[in-house]
Amino acid sequence: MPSPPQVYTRVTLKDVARRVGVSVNAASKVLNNTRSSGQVSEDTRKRILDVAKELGYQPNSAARSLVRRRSDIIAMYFDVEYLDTAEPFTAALIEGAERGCRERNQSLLLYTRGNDKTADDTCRKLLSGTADGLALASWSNHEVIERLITAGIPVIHYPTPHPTLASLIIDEHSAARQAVEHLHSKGHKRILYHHFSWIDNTRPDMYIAAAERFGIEVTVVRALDGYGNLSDETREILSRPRDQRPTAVICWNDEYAYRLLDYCYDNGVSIPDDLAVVGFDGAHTFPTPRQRLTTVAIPWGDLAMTAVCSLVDMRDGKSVPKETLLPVTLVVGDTT
Amino acid sequence: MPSPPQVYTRVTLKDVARRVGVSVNAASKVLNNTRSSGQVSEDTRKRILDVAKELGYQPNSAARSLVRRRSDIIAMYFDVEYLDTAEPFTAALIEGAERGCRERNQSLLLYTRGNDKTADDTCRKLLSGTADGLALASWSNHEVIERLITAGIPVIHYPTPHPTLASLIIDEHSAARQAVEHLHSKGHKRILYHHFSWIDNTRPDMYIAAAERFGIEVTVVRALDGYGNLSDETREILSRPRDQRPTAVICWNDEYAYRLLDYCYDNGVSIPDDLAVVGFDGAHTFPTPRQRLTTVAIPWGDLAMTAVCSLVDMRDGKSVPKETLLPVTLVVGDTT
DNA sequence: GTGAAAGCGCTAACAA
DNA sequence: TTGTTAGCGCTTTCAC
Repeated sequence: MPSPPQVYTRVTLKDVARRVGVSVNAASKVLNNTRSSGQVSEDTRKRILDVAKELGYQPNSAARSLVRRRSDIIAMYFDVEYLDTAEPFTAALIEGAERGCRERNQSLLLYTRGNDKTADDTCRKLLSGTADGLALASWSNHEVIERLITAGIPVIHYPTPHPTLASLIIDEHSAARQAVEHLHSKGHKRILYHHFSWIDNTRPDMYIAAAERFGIEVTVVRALDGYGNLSDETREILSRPRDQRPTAVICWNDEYAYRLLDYCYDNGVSIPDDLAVVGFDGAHTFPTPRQRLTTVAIPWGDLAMTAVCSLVDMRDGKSVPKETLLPVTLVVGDTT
Repeated sequence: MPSPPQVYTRVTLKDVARRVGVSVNAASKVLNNTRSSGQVSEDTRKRILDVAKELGYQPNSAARSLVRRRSDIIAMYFDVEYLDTAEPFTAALIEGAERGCRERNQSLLLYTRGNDKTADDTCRKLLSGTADGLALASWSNHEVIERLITAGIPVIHYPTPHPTLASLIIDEHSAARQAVEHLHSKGHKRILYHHFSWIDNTRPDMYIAAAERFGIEVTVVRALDGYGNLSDETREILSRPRDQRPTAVICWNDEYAYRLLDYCYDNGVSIPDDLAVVGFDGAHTFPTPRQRLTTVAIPWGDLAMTAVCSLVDMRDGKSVPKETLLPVTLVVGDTT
């Protein structure tokens, strides 16, 4: 230990008890409002409460965690090197997790992988019993997860299913259906779906399947990168005569959609007349764009909140569903 | 307690010690790498380490906190009802706090006031010893603060000075100077400063003082609200002939500046030719706007990081400066 | 070099 | 109705 911890005296239960003239556990019972607190006379009960208040007694959380074997802390783990709160996804998760913790009277702890080199390093943080449960965003099947399960720590996994863990899943089929149905209602017959290789490769099929019901034709192109640069193929498709080209584009995320809007603006493509654009995410925007994007809003915040609540339930021995499907909502803006 | 905590066995120090055939504290010494670990023979030392690894031993953080009287947790408190991570200021603070915690090997706890009715409720969360220190965003002089000080908990206050607490302060004078100097270098002679009543009322004077040096005239108008609606007075000022009206506007924050840009766009005011616009904040934007705003970037993230580091130092008995002035940087975009 | 013992502040059996 | 006791898992002092 490099230096001695700062010396400060906090009021302990013993102080309260001594002052009142009762035993420590009488004070404990009263202040915890346990079922056995009825075993204390109304008079001493009141005196204990008064003195505790007067002295500003606050139970020591470490001592309490130690004996109760729970900390009332829920951790949210981000498998990244640093927390990028500018990323709307991340920001929304934090907001929701905090909401859940607040409602369930828990504290929220934030972890990132940081520069841990091994899964071992990561587990170290997570296995110390600091938190009662762990909300874990993951697309891959982490080695870490197995070890946490072994340790019996409640873990919730999202936004994709996990073979054994309780998972929260985005209803992507519904997202596809809603987007396509909306475009159908606007009279579109040909849709271009902009896919991105990082994400779930089953998505294009969802759109194709959803479109089939309406006799809509879906062309799938792949985004070159996450920055909205258009491939030559895409440019060619979009430059075809109107009766041969897709009249609507669905993008794999909002960011890409916004880039596409810029491209269209620069190239004299009028939105939504020449081309309708639909995003995916419902990310918060700043500043407010001139055209509000039509998009499928994913409730990332609610997802995190649900995660926290489920974790608390798991800790408390309640059962939670293996899979929870989170509903998505189409938000109609100015681009369709 | 509504239901018994989930039963799971974690490997304790005792388990390790027994397995190796040494006492608990031999194991403790070795695994903590304390100065007295030299007192353990190299052989047993190695065996302890091996067994600990084999069993997947992780020290129990509650027990450790209890005896070491520190948790290695730093709390960041937001005096709001709920965490609005869509607010760039909030998001940046969280990012920076996480960064600080990661670098100093601490965990980050997030608190909001929530629906606490009294300062008492709030203190309850903060005084339990869960966290070793508290980073506290506050513009007013909280009752809560006094009580935390009394309890000896390290507290850092920002972004305004506090009479007794260590505070982190934004160098607003420098912000004013940089903005004005930049506009001066672009040849502007008359500046309109858009003030907002919620914030520090000394700001207009900073701009006036900064402008004086260059013989620049500053007109101060007040924003009607936080949403960028322009007052009649402002409209009138902006519609004067060019040689009589301000050719540049400095806004009290970025959001307002972006609204102003929209207003100008709608009214055929060309930016930056007809009017130069400067913001204040350097908030992250999504999506990327067509015109990047010239603005004074406030290092909110760094501020939070500094706060965390200072808190750790305070806890460890190191002294920290009473006031730290955080530098700001002018970011030149397309609007000047 | 190693271990025994005390105790951090609290809760929950069990006695009285 | 109240108090006594025994830990929770760990660190640290001190004696061997």
